[in-house]
Amino acid sequence: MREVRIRDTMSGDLLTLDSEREVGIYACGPTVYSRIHIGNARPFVIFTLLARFLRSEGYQAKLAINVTDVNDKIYTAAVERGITSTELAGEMTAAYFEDTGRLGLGRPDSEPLATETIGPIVDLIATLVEEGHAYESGGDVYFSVRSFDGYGKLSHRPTEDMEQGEGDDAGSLKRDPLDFALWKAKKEGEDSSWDSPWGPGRPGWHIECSAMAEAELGQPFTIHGGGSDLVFPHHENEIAQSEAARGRQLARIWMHNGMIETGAEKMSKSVGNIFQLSEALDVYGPETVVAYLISGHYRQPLAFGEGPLEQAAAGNERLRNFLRENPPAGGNESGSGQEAAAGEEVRAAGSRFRDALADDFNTPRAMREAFDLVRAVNQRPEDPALAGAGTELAGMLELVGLGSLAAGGDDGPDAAALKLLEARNTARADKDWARADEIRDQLAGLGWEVRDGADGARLVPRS
RNA sequence: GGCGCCUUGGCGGAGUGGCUACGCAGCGGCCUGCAAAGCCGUUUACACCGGUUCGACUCCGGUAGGCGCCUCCA
Repeated sequence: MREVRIRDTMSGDLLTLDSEREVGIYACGPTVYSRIHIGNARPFVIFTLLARFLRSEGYQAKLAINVTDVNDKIYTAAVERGITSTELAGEMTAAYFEDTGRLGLGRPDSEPLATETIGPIVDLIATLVEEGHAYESGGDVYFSVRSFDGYGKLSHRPTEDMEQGEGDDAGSLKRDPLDFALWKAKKEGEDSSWDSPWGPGRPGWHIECSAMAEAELGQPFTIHGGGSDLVFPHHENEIAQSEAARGRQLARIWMHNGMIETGAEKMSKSVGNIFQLSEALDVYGPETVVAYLISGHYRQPLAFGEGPLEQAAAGNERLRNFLRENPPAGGNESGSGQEAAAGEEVRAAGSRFRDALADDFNTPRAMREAFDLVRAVNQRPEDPALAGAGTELAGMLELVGLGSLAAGGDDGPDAAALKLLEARNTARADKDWARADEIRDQLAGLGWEVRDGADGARLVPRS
């Protein structure tokens, strides 16, 4: 078990995970008012893979990624669509599951919905009211920011500087412009609501995550994550609510991923530069999308565009080519058993790969090890120190969600293709190059690329 | 204005006080009937100006440019 360290947003330090206990990870998922874009996919991929890596190291990881399915934006979007907010949220939640499912990374351990956590939400708000951290006003309930000393400790903002923020309509119901809503009374035109001690209404934006995180992972838990755009106010408010209510820490480590940018701008609906995850998957496929998302360190911004995606695809192709020539031993059949023991260089590469992930989940540095191993084996295929590279590489890639690159081509060549290949071999033996090239073109038309090697020609699916 | 952060070669993107990141693309070569795959080589990389240091892309200060957030109902 490696010592795993994660950069904590609050302290700025690298903090070490406690190997003695369950590592609870809560990542803020999407608000389902539209299909998610590629930027929304980043935290899903990062936290899913982090949990996977931790398990492989022997940690007891539990990952929860919520769905916020009640929110102002959902009401607005539903009206535009002419359907109920419940219908819209249901539809978009299903789309979210489908889109992220296509990434091929499995599901988080739990994926709570806000609308299914109303009980705990109401209880949490009630506790805050009882403790004097919140107050009812005209059917709304607000959190009293000044009642919580630690406010601002995550985003490092002094509360004095926030007082400017007035000018919102609900301000009249607040005692202090800094306060934020925990519960909102049902308004005209809203088509869903829940009963509460303060009358019918719905949760505010931040409280649902406090309630769901506690319900799923207890409090405190280890890692709370999400996009860096959630640091303030969302996560700051979560801390205020949860810690004021329970009198103990919400999460030990705050882990935030950087934004995906197009032309140096954050991808967001208001800017009109969104690229939906489903579109990216349609065009490039899951392996390319995953490879792209891990191509930069999770905390840094990541440039989006055709170039980066195509580069990710090309890199994958190099790995796939290697794995075709050096198939992993594992599996069942054939197995050729020649890869029993991994050579020392191979083991070292695998170790460095995992070290990189353990060091603040540095996926690009990890991939360097994968590519270095590939080159070394291509240089010195017979070196015993490099034995078992295919198996080791497949294991590495599995950790970062690219295990499918090792899956041998779906189906082998069919009879027709094999017959053509044979014909080409004959033509080549006769040095009838024109005929051989003609057949090669025919094979290309069938989706096969011919690669002549020392041990004969081979067919590889065209990419 | 406030808080946080960024600026690396054609592109993406790591990293370190002195040693090739890596990937993609380009160019040259090897291999090959040709091609593909692969291998080798290659194009003055670290925004700018000072400072610290034997030595800075890496530390400190400043300048320029850029990004995120600044309380939901943009």
